[in-house]
Amino acid sequence: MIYQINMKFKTPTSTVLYSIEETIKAYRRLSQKNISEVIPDITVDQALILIVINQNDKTQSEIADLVFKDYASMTRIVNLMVSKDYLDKTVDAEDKRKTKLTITEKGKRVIKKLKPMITKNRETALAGVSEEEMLQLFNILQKITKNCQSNTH
Amino acid sequence: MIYQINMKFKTPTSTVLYSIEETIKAYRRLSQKNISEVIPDITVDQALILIVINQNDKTQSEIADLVFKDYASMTRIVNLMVSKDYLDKTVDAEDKRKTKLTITEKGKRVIKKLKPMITKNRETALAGVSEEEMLQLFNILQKITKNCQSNTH
DNA sequence: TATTTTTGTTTGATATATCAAATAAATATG
DNA sequence: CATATTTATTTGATATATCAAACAAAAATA
Repeated sequence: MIYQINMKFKTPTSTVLYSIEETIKAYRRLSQKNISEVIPDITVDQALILIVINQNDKTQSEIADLVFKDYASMTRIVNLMVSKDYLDKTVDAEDKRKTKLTITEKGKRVIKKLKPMITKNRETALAGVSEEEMLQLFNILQKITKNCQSNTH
Repeated sequence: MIYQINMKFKTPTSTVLYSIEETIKAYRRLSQKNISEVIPDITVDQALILIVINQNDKTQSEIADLVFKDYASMTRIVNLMVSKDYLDKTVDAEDKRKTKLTITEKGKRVIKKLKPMITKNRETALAGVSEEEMLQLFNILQKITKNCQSNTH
């Protein structure tokens, strides 16, 4: 497909935003396939959340913000991960509204297995993309994100 | 957030792929909000599919490929759109396996109302992004997409 | 202190994503 | 021609997305 610059009416499928969707779906498909080879019963989202919790001592909603999850989604994903014995969920003693999330022993073993695969997925996806290109990509994406956010409310 | 180049272990949240997720979610949120103002009972995906069907005389799966939808998802989305009287669904006379999708009169009126809003959403999202940047973005994204696809196969 | 507001999380309802399995029609093959 | 294979779509099961409403605990206010 060719990116069209000079069109009076840009069709949905000729827009960069369409390309962004395409890319993220391709990447998620690759990730899920490779993650399933290592740990069959975990999803891409669960894997990401597991690693982010491991690196950040934060409440459930703070983790949700980090991984761009809705709080309702987060509740459900966390409950699934608790039932699979990847996470422990307890109420915060200081503030009983808050939820403490900790990684179980099983969760820690899973993280060890996952990390190399996640690194590999990134390397696969970004093969041949220079540091300069990544920086360009990052900056343009941030610009678009800010445009959207400042107009969403 | 700052994009980190020189880290031995890149955390999930410091990767461009994370930025891509962030951007697409912000854009979808903006789109849904503005589309709902014009047509309250339509989703971003349904709006996209309506317009793509309008511009392409193709079967259900071909449309699904165009909008990156799984065939199973497509079946369900189309059924919802039929029940809302946006689409008519009939079996192809030549090949009874295939599905013909046509826009209803209501669907056509909805498209007319949607188009300006969709154009506006794109303009909002891409404000201040030069043609050169869009081309860069497009090319980098295509590279990543191909990397992922050739490894998912 | 009693009441109101805010904060963190959950639940319900509906839409979409994904994989596997099922179906029916069309095509290929022996 | 009968059977096997392929193609287009559907269905089932489970995960996630999103909005609105509910809830309980904490904080602010009268």
